[in-house]
Parts: sequence; structure tokens; C-alpha cells
Amino acid sequence: MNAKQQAKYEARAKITKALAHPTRLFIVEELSKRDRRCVCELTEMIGADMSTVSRHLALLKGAGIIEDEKQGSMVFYRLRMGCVLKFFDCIESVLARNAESQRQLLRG
Amino acid sequence: MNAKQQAKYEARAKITKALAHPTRLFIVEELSKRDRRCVCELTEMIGADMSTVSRHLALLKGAGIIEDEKQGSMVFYRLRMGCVLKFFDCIESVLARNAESQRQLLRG
DNA sequence: TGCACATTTGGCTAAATTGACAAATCACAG
DNA sequence: CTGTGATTTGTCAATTTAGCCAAATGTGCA
Repeated sequence: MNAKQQAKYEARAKITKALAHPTRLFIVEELSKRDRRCVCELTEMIGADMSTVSRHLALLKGAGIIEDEKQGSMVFYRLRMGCVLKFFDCIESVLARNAESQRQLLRG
Repeated sequence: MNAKQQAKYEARAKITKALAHPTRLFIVEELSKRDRRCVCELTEMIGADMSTVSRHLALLKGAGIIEDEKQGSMVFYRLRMGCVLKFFDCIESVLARNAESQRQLLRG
């Protein structure tokens, strides 16, 4: 694999990695349902330390998946990757298929 | 977030994490172009130690993204997640948009 | 049986990721 | 200016991940 190819896959991996965490997937899905949310709301829903949530948000923002909008002392985040919903469908289809394979194996 | 929700996002994260690596993204894309490939071919293309490639493959298989097929002493891998192609398109659109934002910033 | 080839696994080290706490910022009201 | 609430950042320990070498396993052939 040459340098150019390498760079291409690293760029893709940056985005994929940003998504690769339960909390971040939750945030992305939540922002796909509700136009925008402030850090405090997300923190409340997630139930982790606010500093932790803030770091997850910064990571997603760094990848260009979400964007922030300051309003007074609050910061709202908004999804910037509408197509991610199709990705969730795709993941769910894999999960469903995996579950099905599992059943097949048990049945013999 | 309750336990059920938690489990849901962890299941999704397992798949997303499995994709979150340049080499694994390369493998997935390669398998989307060419029906199947043996470990040796992929190793050749990637240019890493075969044991490393084998581990990446095992991870993808563990997530249900690819499946293996033994033939003699060789093992072929095949994609099991056709929808992943749309995901790549989605990622590319984010990358394009990020690049565009970058340009805007530079221009002022 | 014994050799050669393809692949996986053990073991290990280096690097990256995660999460909590405390401290620093920042915006705003008084 | 000072205090308060919202958010980010510094720091650090614990965990996970990545990649290599060597060794083990599995398959087919002489």
C-alpha cells in the first residue's frame, strides 16, 4: 500500500474511530433525533462526568461529525453528518444477521 | 442511560470499532471489490506481518463483518456486510465537507 | 512419516484510549 | 469586581489495542 492509499485509509479511520464508542454513538443518535443539545443535557442523559462527555464531544467535533454553537455560557452541539443514520441501519442489519447465524449454530 | 440502551450501543460499538483501523478499512474495501481474497494476498497488498493481518481478519470476523472459507491450507475471506459501501460514501462526504470548511477558514 | 507452506496463537512491548478529579476559562448577573 | 454556573483542559492511572517475533497448528505431498 503506497503513501497516498495509506493517507486515504487513515483519514477514513479517523472518522470511524471517532464513532467507535458507545457513548459517542449515543450522542450521534441523539443529535440525529433532536436538532441540538447542550453539553449539560447530554451529560444528564449519559450519566458520566461532564468532563468525560466534553471530551467525547471534542473528539466528534475534531472528526467533523458534529459542530458546536455557543450561546451564552452554554454550548450546543449539532449533527453534521446526516448520512450516519444509514450507517446505523447497516450496523443493525449486521447485528441481526449475526444473531440469526447464532441461532442457526445452536439449532445445529 | 439504562442497561438495555447501554447494551445496544455497546453492540453497535463493537462493529464500529472493528472497522476503525486503516488496515481493516482497506481489507473491507478490497473485499467489496473482489469477491474473496486469501490471507496471503491481503498480506502481500498490505505489507505487514502476516500474523498482524491475521489478527485484523479475526477481529473483523468476530464482529461478523467478514466470513472465512477454508480451502486446503488456505483461508479465504469474504465480505458479509454489503452495506458497508454506503458507509464509505458517507465517510467520504464528511471528509469532503471537512476539506471545504478548511478552505473557507483559510480564505477568511 | 516427514517436509513445506499457509495461517493462527503466545508472549511481549510500545502506543493509544478512557475516565475521573481538580483546576482553569468563560459568560453573565449582581 | 465578585460570585455562580457551564464547559474545557491538565494530569494521571487503568485498560485496550497494535505489531512483531517465535512457536504452534493444520493441510497436502513425497
